[in-house]
Amino acid sequence: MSLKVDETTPGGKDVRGVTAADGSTKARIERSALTLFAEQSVDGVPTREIAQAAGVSEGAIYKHFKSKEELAAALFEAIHVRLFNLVEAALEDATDFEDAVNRVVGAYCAAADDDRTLFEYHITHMFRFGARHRPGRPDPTTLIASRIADAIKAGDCPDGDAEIKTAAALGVVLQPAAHRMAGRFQIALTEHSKSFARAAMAALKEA
Amino acid sequence: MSLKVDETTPGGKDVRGVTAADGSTKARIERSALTLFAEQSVDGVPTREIAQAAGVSEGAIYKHFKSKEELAAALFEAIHVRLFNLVEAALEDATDFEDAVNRVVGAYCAAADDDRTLFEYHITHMFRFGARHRPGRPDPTTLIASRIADAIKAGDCPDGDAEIKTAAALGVVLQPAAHRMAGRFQIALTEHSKSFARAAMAALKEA
DNA sequence: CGCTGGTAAGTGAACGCTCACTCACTTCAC
DNA sequence: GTGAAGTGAGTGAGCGTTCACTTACCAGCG
Repeated sequence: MSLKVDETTPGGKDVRGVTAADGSTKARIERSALTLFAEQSVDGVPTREIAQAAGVSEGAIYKHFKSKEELAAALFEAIHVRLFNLVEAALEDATDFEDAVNRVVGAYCAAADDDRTLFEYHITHMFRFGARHRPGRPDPTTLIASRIADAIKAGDCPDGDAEIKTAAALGVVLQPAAHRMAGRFQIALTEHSKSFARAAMAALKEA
Repeated sequence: MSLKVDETTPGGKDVRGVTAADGSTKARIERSALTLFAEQSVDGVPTREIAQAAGVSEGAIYKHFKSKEELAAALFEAIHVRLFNLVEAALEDATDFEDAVNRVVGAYCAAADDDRTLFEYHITHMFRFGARHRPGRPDPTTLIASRIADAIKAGDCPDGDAEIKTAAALGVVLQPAAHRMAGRFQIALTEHSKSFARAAMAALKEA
């Protein structure tokens, strides 16, 4: 159970417990729920099964979460915020637009490989929890879109709709992740990070 | 909206795509289920609601489908087969590889615009029904992948893993469709078909 | 030390409710 | 008359959630 990136960083945002290495009850509930939710779906997994997998009673879940729905939403929020922070850091470190694309693509690949379960939960439940675009929340996609809009203004990227470009470029990485989850192939995305970045860059120019 | 007065006379409303375009009970059940499933999810919609939306009783559903699951699967199969046929036709008509990419991308855009509800149901439930790749069934993705593999052999496409290239290229179209569904923008995909095709082609070269 | 009271985590049987599905029945076209 | 289509109250299973209870731990006090 690898956890490289996600421990609470000083001054940073708290990605609580989801991939925590400690064996606290809450952490075990979260990890068990995440695994089952990712394999099946939130609706497809009864609380009884989550409790059993975590080695606790059903009641214990409700000591830590108001409801099953809140548990599921908390898990989604964790990966959502994590991606936001990764993208934010990537954009801050980048020297130019091409470097930014490289780093963001790399961040997505790393996230997808680092905790496959969490990332696959993200992909499969995007429509349920991330469906409507909420302007107030930290949103990796919006962050990317605004960077692309800047690049267009600066002349570093051909003219066009930044939102559409964002979607096309993201698809270059996310669809392979989805196909891997579906068992169509089994590679580490990180190994293809460079070529995905080139493909995304090309898509940004053409879309 | 009254329950029983909601009828559509035979030959009236267009329930295009899923079944024949008549106003039969079965067609109305399918269209109502599809709409609700796409808006929410299969698990999120009770049979009662489907029946109510279709203006029939719950029992009527079971005259036409063995179970709710079978109904949901039939709907997914419909869009799945439809895409397969569209891709097949596109590949048959194509003169060369670039033309093939153009036509396939165009087919996806057309399908996404022609029946948004059906296409969005496809996108959101791909993980549930299309998750595991079953070799026997007509599968648009596999069709595309084999065409790309041929292009690589023929030297029309740079060397690389055909499955990965397929995923990256498909992502260029599917992710915008997903972002549109999420309300991030509201364009007709068909209008961007040409630029998506160029972007997909570029992704195929780089991925 | 032992005793007491307070608190929070954890238990699991039980509850109330919703759901997919059934079936005895009616309707109606042929 | 017959059978297919359609009805809708009924049913039992399974669900998320609750709650009276147990256990573990800690602090203060004499």
